[in-house]
Amino acid sequence: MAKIRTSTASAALPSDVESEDAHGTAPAEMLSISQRAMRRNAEPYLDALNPEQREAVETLDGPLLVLAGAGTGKTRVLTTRIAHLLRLGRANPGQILAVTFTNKAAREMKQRVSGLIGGVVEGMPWLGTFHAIGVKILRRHAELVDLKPSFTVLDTDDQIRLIKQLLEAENIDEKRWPARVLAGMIDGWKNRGLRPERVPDGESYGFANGKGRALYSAYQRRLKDLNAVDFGDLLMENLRLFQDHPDVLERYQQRFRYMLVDEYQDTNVAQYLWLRLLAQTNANICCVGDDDQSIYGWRGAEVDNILRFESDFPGATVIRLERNYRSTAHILGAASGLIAHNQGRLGKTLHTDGDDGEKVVVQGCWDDEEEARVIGEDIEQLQRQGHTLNEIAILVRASFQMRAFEDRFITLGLDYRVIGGPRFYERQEIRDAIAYLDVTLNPSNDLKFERIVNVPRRGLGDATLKSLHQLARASEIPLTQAARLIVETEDLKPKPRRALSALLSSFDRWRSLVDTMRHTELAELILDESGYTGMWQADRSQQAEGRLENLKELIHFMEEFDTLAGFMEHVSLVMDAATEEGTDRVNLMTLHSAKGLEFDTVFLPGWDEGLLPHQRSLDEAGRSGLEEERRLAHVGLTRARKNAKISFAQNRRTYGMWQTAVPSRFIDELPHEHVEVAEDNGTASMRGYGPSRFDSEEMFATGNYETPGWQRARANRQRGGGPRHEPITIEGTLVAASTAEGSGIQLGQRVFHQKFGYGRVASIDGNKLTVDFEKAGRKKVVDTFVEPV
DNA sequence: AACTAATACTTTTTT
DNA sequence: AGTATTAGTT
Repeated sequence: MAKIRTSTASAALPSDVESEDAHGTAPAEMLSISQRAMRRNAEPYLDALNPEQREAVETLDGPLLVLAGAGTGKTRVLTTRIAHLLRLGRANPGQILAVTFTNKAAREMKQRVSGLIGGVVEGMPWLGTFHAIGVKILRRHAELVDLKPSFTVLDTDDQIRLIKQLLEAENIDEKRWPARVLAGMIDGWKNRGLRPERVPDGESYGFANGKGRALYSAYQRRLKDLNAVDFGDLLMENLRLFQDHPDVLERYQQRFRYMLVDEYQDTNVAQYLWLRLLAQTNANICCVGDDDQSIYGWRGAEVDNILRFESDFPGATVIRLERNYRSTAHILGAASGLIAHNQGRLGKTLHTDGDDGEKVVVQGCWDDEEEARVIGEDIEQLQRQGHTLNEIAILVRASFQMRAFEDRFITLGLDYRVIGGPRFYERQEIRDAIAYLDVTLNPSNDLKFERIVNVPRRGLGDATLKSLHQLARASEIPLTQAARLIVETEDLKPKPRRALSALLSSFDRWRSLVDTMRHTELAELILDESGYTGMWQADRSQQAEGRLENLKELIHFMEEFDTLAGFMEHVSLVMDAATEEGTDRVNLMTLHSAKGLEFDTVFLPGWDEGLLPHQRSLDEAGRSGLEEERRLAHVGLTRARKNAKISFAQNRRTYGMWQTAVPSRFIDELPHEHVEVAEDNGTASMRGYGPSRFDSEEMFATGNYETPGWQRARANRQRGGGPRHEPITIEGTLVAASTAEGSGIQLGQRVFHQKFGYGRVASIDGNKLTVDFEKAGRKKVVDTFVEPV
């Protein structure tokens, strides 16, 4: 994310997320002055492009595949192409279909297009994610696929709950055949565009001895009963709509005169079929992607889609963008040399006019803790040299690797942020809140109702729910309706009967307010009156506060919408946690979530055999798995602008057992001329002795009180620890020698600890204290490691 | 319904 | 190893 750049050449353009501003050849200089002047008036945005990019923008008719390597300006091409289409009057905004995979990408594209065309054109109704556009089309023609236009979109939780019920009804042992496994299989089938009847026998046998297909059909029937779709259906039902109703398809074919697809290498079969149907007649489809960055094969993405493009779309033009504006020649050389080991690529050679820069550094470490320590030192070094933490990233293969870094950074007092991780929308409290809102609007949403009937506890336990289910199933009515009937009978004991009745009238009351009350106020009211907020307020655990914060943020987020219904429409599809910017922090994330980002310095730890080519990838997908892992490594390297450092650990704990690790084969695949092996000359005394547990002592031992970490620790102490954010998990067992006498610390004393921050002493056992830390929770520590405040 | 004990999990995750 | 869920008990 380029933030600090004063670009003169592209001053008229909005700032790029991928750095694409330094262009070698300006095509404009080859023209006469008058030509240039004329063109400048007509299409000023074209001047910012290199010849290949420009060709990709100006090739408007027929199928076009733009193979855009990392850092070659693909987003710029896409957005400029849209601007160009509009500028030339080839299409109006409503006639352009532009699909992305993420909301972030869609947002960014919208912004950049409106920047290019001066914000004159109001919106692009068909610019969005596959799923968002899928819903939009489906709502308009819901009846044609046996849905009501008000259908709801299930999230994964609902999906699992529904499948659990099905398994129960079929008397299938959920232990042997877990619901999430079936959910995964159904998802996989939908990714491939397979309806139940088309599921291959072999795969159907993969679940509950051949019940796979039948369960899939049953699941689909239940969805229809509930007037609901899952994520996969958004595409599947679109396909059904188009296939069964050619007239509808034709209307969309005519409407979408130009189609653009971002990240084409990530499309799955269903998405491909959808695109192909829409592109059948006019075929002005432009797909942008990079086969070398396909890293979602395990989620159903088909690299084949991009490899087959030319045969799928006869007469296609293919343009390669190989001029990289991001990385130094050494980084590019290393990345290219590595990816060259993959077979079955379309083949691109990235090059740059820029400097050679520094070689890629490779360093071996004793174990993962040393790895974290070394990288921590490197970062402090960079910081001393005036580098910004925001421009430093650590990219790991698997999230468990993050822990060592978090521990180390907390010790050093180094600010960091975790990118990715559990999404806002996936948090329990958010889903609960949404369930309340959803049931208010849509009483027949059984899954959501079930989720919150007894949250907070109202004495409506399993027994009550069971009778409700029985009645609902017998009379084929929604649970809320069954509830209405049952409270009129003597079937329930008085207590649950009253509780249920109260809940129903609450929902009725809230529903009556939907049209009159402001939706944000109503939401607050609902969460309040239902006792939901109160539940968390009464909760004394450390997370409760964060949950309340999240609920506030949810309400805040709602303000962007005009109505509750409008909010609900978007909530399941477009809600991601805001990445807090502004503060200077090291970025920590998985390689997967790093795609599309870039940083000056990138650390790539954990290049161990079995971790970077991940064992499971190898086991499950053989050579293609290996190649995907190699692409992952390639994505990692190409995130770096100036510096990349690869490291591996010789010892790593897997599931609690120490294991010797072997350096990744990818390390030896890097071309020698671009690599430098790190000298083993770190902080002298500590090298080679394995992990040190005594970080504070280590600082004394090295005699260096002036490291940035030490200074920060001091500063932190003064301003009270500094704010910490949610995803940090602080873990650690301090193994310390016992000292004889106590240090005058008393029960309830407020104390400060280097690693855990502030807390209050809960119990004392000799020199061992149990402390309830404000951020880190309850820990056992030795008294010499804390000081009274 | 709330506690403890046992047991099962542990790759990546755009919507 | 460590956590997170679940089963079994009070």
